[in-house]
Amino acid sequence: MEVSHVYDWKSAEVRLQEYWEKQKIYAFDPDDKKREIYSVDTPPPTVSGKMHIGHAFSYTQQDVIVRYKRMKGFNVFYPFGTDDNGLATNLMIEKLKNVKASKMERKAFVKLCIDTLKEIRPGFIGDWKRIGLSADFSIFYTTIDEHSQKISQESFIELYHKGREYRKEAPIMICPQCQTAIAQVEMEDVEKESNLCHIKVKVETGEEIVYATTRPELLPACVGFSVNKSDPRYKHLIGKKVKLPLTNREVVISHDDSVDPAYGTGAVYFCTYGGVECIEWLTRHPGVEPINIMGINGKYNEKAGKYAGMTSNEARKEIVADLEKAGVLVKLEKIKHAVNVHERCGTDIEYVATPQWFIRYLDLKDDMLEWGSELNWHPEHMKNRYNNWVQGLKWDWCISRQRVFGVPFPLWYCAKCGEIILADVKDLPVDPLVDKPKKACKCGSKQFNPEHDMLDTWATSSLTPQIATSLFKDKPIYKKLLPMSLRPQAHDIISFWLFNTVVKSQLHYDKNPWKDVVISGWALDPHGRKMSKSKGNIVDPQIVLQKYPADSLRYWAAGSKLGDDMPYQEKDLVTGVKTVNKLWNACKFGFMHLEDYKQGNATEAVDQWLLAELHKVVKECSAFMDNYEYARAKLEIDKFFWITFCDNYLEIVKDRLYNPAKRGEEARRSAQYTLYTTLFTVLKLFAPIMPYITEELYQIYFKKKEKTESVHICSWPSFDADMIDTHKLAAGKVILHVLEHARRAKSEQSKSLKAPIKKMVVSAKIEPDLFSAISEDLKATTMCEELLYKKLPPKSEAEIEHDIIL
RNA sequence: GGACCCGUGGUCUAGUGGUUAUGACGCCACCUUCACACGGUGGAGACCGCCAGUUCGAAUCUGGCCGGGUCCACCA
Repeated sequence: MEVSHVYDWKSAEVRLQEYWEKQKIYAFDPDDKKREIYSVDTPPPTVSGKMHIGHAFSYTQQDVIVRYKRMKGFNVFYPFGTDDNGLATNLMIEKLKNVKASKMERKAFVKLCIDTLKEIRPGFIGDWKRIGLSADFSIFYTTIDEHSQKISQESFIELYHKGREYRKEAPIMICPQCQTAIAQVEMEDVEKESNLCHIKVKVETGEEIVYATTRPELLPACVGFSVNKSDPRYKHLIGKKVKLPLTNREVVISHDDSVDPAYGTGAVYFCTYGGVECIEWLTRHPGVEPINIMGINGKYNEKAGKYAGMTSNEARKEIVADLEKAGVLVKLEKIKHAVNVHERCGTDIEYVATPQWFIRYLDLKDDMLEWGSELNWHPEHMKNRYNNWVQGLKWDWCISRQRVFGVPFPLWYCAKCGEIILADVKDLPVDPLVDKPKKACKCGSKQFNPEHDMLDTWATSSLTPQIATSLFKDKPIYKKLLPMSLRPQAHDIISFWLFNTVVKSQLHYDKNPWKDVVISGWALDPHGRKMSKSKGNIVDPQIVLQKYPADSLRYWAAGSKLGDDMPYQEKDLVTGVKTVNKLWNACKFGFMHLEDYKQGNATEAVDQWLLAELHKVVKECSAFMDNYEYARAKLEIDKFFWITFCDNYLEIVKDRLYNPAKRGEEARRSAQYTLYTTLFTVLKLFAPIMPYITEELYQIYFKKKEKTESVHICSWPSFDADMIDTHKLAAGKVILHVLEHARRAKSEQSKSLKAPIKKMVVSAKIEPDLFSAISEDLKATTMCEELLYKKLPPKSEAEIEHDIIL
């Protein structure tokens, strides 16, 4: 058997990856009628740059699980998609191509996006292949492709017909500088200095009170005035009218829980819209109509009176001056507070009311909690995040976005009567900017205004189970794919991707999209801090993989249990490399002695002990893997392989393998059988974690014996409970004890491990027959010339005793 | 402010009522080349964050405190 001296992982990884693709090792078989299906709702990574180490971390964890299931005999449905219909992609294209979506024709920008994505996608996906992800890459989708658009638009139409969708005016965030709608991810908090204006107002009772605000310019849009009913200063004024300065409008003073008597003056005015608190205040005070004084361009309109045409900053100066002139400005108090600004230009964001589409679901809170509890969460505590999110929901789901790139709404408005015209499902996907409705409106008009907005990216990515499985819509197996077996993902998007997927699935099908949920943690920097560009502590997996085998990166990732964040330390990869090499070397040794191997069985007691340990490990690992505890399984395999097998067993059998003349041919055959069985089993146990090295070793030797194309479709080792024989395990304890103390005795005297031992007396509780069955091996391994045994009485406190004379 | 997670040798980590408290890296000493020095053997190194409580017995359960982190909400 020619096995090269060292494992050349760089060439092996490329070669094996090609082999897997060519042989379709990870292919889902849609025509298989026998095997049970294990389906995975693979997270489609966002195409916004390169893969980062956190991806390698969490995708490895899910891949270990999936590989285990495949070996357990499941017909694995493991699709792969990319998420590229969202803002992140939009921004990436703008940066990459140095363009501005807002300054381009929508059609041209969308085309640019789609073309650019096509270019960069293969390289992006290559990173996932590189880490050994065993997805079936032929089951592929992107969240912007026609198939996904169709499903997303179909979902919109269906939920509209179910009465779950409505359109109404709602505040959105805009940047008055860039004159564009912005999303939460584009915002950042900045500590700013500001003036808290104390302004005097007159109550109808004749009393004067003072309220405090940082947004005095919104006075023309003031819709309410609140105090806290527990505040003795103002309690008696609730229900009374107050006259606002300058405009002389009157609003009613009400109680509101959010008003903190200790802040400012304890009296607050609410405007449409000063911020989130004003929006929330409005929802708590039904019947109050907003006064929309700002347009989407960030400028005040005619409702602002003399301040029309100004921005907030301009209006603020004017109003403060006017208030002072009117003698109602009590004081300007300098304060520092956190302000939300647009991260690109640093401008304070504004809230402007525009028509938006919503999915009505606030009425389903109790159901949502129920749906969440029906999922099997791993780890269990991640369910709290879901529950926490549901309990905190305050608004329906706003699914419209004022953007140019994404999945369009499949609808138009009749230019004459305003009727909503939905696209025909059979015509999907449609772009209302380009396409036209096929029929005239009920009112007879043939003039339509398209909906310009895009669907929220989550409205599409919450449909990944449907998007992936409906690729097999024409096959009978389609019905068996939903609900899917597993949703793997990281914990940061439980409240987005996971939650929204559950909601959509329930609204469409009245059932959950999957059975099990596994949540992985994050890769942190070596000091346990989150990686971020601004901290400059990002670890680039491409660089890592030039230096270390993918298996070692996976070995590291598989060492962290689900949900736990893990600091990335380069030394942990070194441990992986060592394990890869140890496997290589142990197999090299094994293959050398297995050249003439024929099927046999274990006749020697030491071999029977090793096999008992092996069965024990298989049993434990299988139980751990079934429970998605791959990290604990890994620990057990590691311990068995390195310590029990390499450090101890291999040292013991060398004598029998090298010296058949002395020990007999049968003793060698027994060792060969044990070696073959154990090595093959160890490779299979390690295969989900380290797919490359295990495959390489399988191809070199085992394939011709086992006849299966790849170790990754070999069946997971089974165990025989009868094999876990307590007598054999007790003998093993004696073996290990003797080896340890013989080695220690030599080490203490600074002697070589090959130094002879004159005499050794061992006492233990195993039967003398059993001891003599292991004594030849023990003598050879410890270089002991005379080995004697005394059986200890069953009641003896000591389990094993020894006396060693060097 | 709400919720959740975590605090174990220098570093990272396993362990969820009874273990001489796991392993890795690092450190010290020794051993060589017949699988592997990316190796082997042995060793030093932990009052298991702090304080109470439950228990015959607590790293492990309960309460409080301190420290770190994450998600959500953030004060006109």
